[in-house]
Amino acid sequence: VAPSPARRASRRRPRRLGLDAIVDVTLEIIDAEGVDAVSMRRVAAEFDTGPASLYAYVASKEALLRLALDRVIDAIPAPEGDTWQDMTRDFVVKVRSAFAAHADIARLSFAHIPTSRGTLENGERMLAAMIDAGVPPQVAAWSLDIIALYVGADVYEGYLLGQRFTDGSGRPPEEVGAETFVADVTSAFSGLSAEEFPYLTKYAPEMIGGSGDERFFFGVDMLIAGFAAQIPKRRRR
Amino acid sequence: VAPSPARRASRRRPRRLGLDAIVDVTLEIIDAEGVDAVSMRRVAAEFDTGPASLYAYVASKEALLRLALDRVIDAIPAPEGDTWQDMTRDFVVKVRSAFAAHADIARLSFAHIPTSRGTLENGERMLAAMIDAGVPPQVAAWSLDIIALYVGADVYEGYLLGQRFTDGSGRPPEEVGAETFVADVTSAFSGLSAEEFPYLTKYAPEMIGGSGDERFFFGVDMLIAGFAAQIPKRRRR
DNA sequence: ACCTGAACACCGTTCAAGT
DNA sequence: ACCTGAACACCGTTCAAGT
Repeated sequence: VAPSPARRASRRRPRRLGLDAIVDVTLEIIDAEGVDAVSMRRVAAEFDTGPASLYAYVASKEALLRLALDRVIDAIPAPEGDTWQDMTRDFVVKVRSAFAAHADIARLSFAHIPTSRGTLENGERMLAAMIDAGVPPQVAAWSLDIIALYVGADVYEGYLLGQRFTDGSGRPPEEVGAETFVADVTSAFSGLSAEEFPYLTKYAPEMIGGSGDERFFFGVDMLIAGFAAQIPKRRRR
Repeated sequence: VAPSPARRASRRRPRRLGLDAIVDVTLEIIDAEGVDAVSMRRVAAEFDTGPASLYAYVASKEALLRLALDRVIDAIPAPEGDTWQDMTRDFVVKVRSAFAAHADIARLSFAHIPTSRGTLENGERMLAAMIDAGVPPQVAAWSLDIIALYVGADVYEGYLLGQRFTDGSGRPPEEVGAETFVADVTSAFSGLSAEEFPYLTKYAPEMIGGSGDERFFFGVDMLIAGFAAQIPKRRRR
């Protein structure tokens, strides 16, 4: 017999309560509908219980979301590359795709100081590569911070742009998004007077152009170039 | 006679409904308690009415928050400076303090494409300065994007760190925050083995050191240096 | 057009009571 | 210790009804 359509919870056979399972469910909801779709009631429903049951495992919703983020961050593989520049680019790609695979989870990454083993190992690796290449320690230390901030902000912004321009037609959001975005900004720019805004009107294609990837890697390269310029001249290679 | 302490609304004499007044109240709540403290009910209460009344003026809570952000952005003064580098630094300071004056409003700045007159004028100015100095148009255009992303992320992160480390003792959050942060991260680092994490342990002071301002301007300078390196050699000055 | 009370379908967290 | 139903004090948005 087909299962009753009246069933509301997404999967029957309720799961067994436990911290790992709670984080699993949280991450599933984030992946499917984003961070704002997570509610204690909805997570609890997957275990056929009420929200109060979760408080034996997590102190608050905020703490639960942080656990979900930690799990994503801990799964980021080690950066690789022959130079610190290549390593930075590789790291940035890995962090970015880890975040991007979980909707807007990057929103939770701000002011988050991860202290798990894997993260510390990745940090150690990056720091070593930069310092060994002659990057001053203070520059190297702050660089890691800034890179993390930049990647988080980029992914979060990318998610929002994708969301904003989804039109419910079922077409892939990137496609719809790109079109709508270009149309919007173009019309904003084309309404400008060329006398008052000579540069914005002349360089409208540059303002609008470029995929999210192109813009992202451009920013990464700008930062890397900035860091590299901090290497004392005679050590530079 | 002293006013009854049972009064709940923050100020008596209810205001007159209207879009500007609604945005005023929204911004007041943000300033006092942050974006999450804004609710349609609470805004409406300031007008002695229910939340439904607001929907004659704004389409949704999201739209209302965006209007509040737009007002803040529109009040940013024009960037000044003799070189595009100085102008960028000046602009960045102005944007940063505008955001920082309104709690976590920077959180709303992601994926926000402002199209108000003032913003366009500032954009035109920045673009002109960079292109006139030989920065390739595509670099100049993307730079504005990246700078905006970076400033927004920095202010939002700064707010969160300030919040996290407020202890309710009434002492200024920056002070408490700095102490708690340094204590937290120091203890995380001092627990590490020097064999396994030679760089992180050795350079712990660098990882921890630096005020929010120092870190922020370091990042700005890295970006500016990166942009500058894109100026073709013979045009560079 | 502007304004509203009431209702709908939700929230996070606490707590007394159970095992 | 883990688990729960019920309650508390909230949400954003809609809608029929008023002016």
